[in-house]
Amino acid sequence: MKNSEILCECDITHPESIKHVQEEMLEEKTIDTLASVFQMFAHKTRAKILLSLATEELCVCDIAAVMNMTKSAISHQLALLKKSKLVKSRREGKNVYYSLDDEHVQKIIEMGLDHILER
Amino acid sequence: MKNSEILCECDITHPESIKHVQEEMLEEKTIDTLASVFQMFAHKTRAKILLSLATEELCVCDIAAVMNMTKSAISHQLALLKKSKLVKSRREGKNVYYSLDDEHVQKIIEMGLDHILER
DNA sequence: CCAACAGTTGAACGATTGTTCAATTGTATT
DNA sequence: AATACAATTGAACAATCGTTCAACTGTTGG
Repeated sequence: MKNSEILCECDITHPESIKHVQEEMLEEKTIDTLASVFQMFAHKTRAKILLSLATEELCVCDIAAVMNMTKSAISHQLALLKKSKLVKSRREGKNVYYSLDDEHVQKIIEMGLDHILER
Repeated sequence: MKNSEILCECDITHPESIKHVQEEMLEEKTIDTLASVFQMFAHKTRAKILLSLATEELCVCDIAAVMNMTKSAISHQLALLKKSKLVKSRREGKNVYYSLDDEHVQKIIEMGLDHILER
């Protein structure tokens, strides 16, 4: 590798640590997916949707009312949550009901709460 | 509340559900903090920094080398991670060593991995 | 005291993201 | 068939975010 390609612009101080960490590192693709899952929890609107659905199954209209936002805004976010397999939906007549699709969702939120409340 | 203030623009279909969910809902401020913690895991760069530090304590220079990024970029992200109390630092001579500040970090990452790997 | 290097910081730029708006789909009711 | 309402979708705009760049602080060694 040419020196010009190295961006860290520093004398490598602990080559053995760098090697060790790189060996343990997950694949780039896995890290991307991991980050995109956490991104679902990383915005006020989506976090509140997930918290709402942790209480009970709700239709889009109900979620919009709970949050006092437009159905459109909620629907866009639900589509992202569904893409990440965090929520699932079922249609019943004119309504589409959403619920959590994974027991991990609750646990991830609990871990997050533990972190912020524990000090 | 005036009708013009209601953004959801729909006939409320399940008033009892809405009430129930609103009663169970966390405070706005708590949700903001929760979202900001998850935001730390929600970007490739920061996720990779956290994964690196899960292996061992590292100085800024080492992290920059592992990720092939500038020290400046890494330092900015480390400042955010520190603000969220996910990492801590200690100076030793010219180097500043960073490590995870919380056993929750590992568990949160594990939960995220469980979610993406389990299907 | 000065040079060298590790790390930090603020401003700026480009990229990404969230909401709005308007149009559209799907379902039930008359 | 026509109307009404729930929900979805795409485009566009504003806001947020991540990296770069340049200047700076802190520490060590000559």
